[in-house]
Amino acid sequence: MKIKDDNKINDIYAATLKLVKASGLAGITMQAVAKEAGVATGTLYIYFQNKDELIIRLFDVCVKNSASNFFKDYSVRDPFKVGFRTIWSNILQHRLSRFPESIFIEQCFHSPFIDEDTKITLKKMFDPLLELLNRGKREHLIKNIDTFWLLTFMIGGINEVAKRVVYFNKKLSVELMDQNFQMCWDGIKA
Amino acid sequence: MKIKDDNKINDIYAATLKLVKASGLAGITMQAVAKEAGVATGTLYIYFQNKDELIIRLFDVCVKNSASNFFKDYSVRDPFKVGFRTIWSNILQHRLSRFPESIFIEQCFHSPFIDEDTKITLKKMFDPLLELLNRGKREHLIKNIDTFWLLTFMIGGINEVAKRVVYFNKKLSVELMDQNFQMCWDGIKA
DNA sequence: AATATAAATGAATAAATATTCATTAAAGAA
DNA sequence: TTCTTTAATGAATATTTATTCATTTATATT
Repeated sequence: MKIKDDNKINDIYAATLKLVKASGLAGITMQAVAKEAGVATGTLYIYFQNKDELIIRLFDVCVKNSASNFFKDYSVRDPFKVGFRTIWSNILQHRLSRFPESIFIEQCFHSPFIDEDTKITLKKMFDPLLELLNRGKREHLIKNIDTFWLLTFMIGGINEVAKRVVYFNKKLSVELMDQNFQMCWDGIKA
Repeated sequence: MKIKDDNKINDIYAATLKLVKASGLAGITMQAVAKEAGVATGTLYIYFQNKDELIIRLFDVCVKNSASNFFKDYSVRDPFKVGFRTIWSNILQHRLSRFPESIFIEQCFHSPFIDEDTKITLKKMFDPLLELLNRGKREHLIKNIDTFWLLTFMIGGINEVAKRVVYFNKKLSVELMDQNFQMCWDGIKA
């Protein structure tokens, strides 16, 4: 009996991400995905019910992927600034090394594919970071601003750096990482 | 002789932006745009050669629109911080009041519609701000970091605030505006 | 090696979408 | 008012894209 090849699913995901990065969710066709993944179009329908399911399941994979990377090497017992820097670096590294996934998530956000419930799931991903920021406020280390906006400020900077590194082909040296972190830290610190 | 109605073009643009905000560039069809704009599908082809031209010309309108708003009430003779705050506010206000345009520009960036030259044009839009930041460095008011990354930091924060105001239905009070500006300023100041 | 089972194929079909065009409506000129 | 010109219409057509399915291929089991 021939068995489904789990690797094939990854090939399909990779092909989809590559195409979305190149020409957006709007430009994706099942034929193009199949060709890029090196399979027949019919094969896509063995692994996925239809185009929607492909997009939605890939979205799910990308989100779970992010979640597992963001809090790597982070412990709630770290001193505040250490934990904060760890998470800041993790998110930036993740956005850079998996840029197409980030773009895909962003594009899905404004597409007919993702529903409101899924958006809430995405938001929950940042809960441990919100917790850390709350702690930073309790310890009077950072500004007394609604945690939601502290998070917004932090994430905004990171996202834009990642985008511009990729779009404008910039190299991000250790020094530049430090400078960027410094700006973020000076922005939130009390 | 019947004459073309310039207002009709604006109706078509408005319809397109509304649909892109609702379901992304991927979800747009000419029929949907026509219906939303209250015209027949054939009418779209009187004003635009085809779908591509509609998207590209709308993109152009949005970009020009941004450019004219960003530097409103700004003079190079303003003291640095005054000028900086003016532009910061203008960009945020513009992103908020014309959110669909911002989303449209962002989505176009990752689509088959926009070419590299156009992306460069978009980047040029920020030149006066880059100039101002350079001046801030010369006056030792802000950090001595590559101007490109100072700009990135500033824009990232603004964009994320605008997105989250809209996505999560937040109200941005004057106090919150001030707090957000303070974070940005503390981040870049020397 | 023969058989059975499910994956894989890709041309064929269905469905969605872009575009055209014969016709009608409007508005300025004669 | 009539004529002329162009906008506007929307059903018809062309094109693109999603999906199906009869057939082939691969592999585990006997």
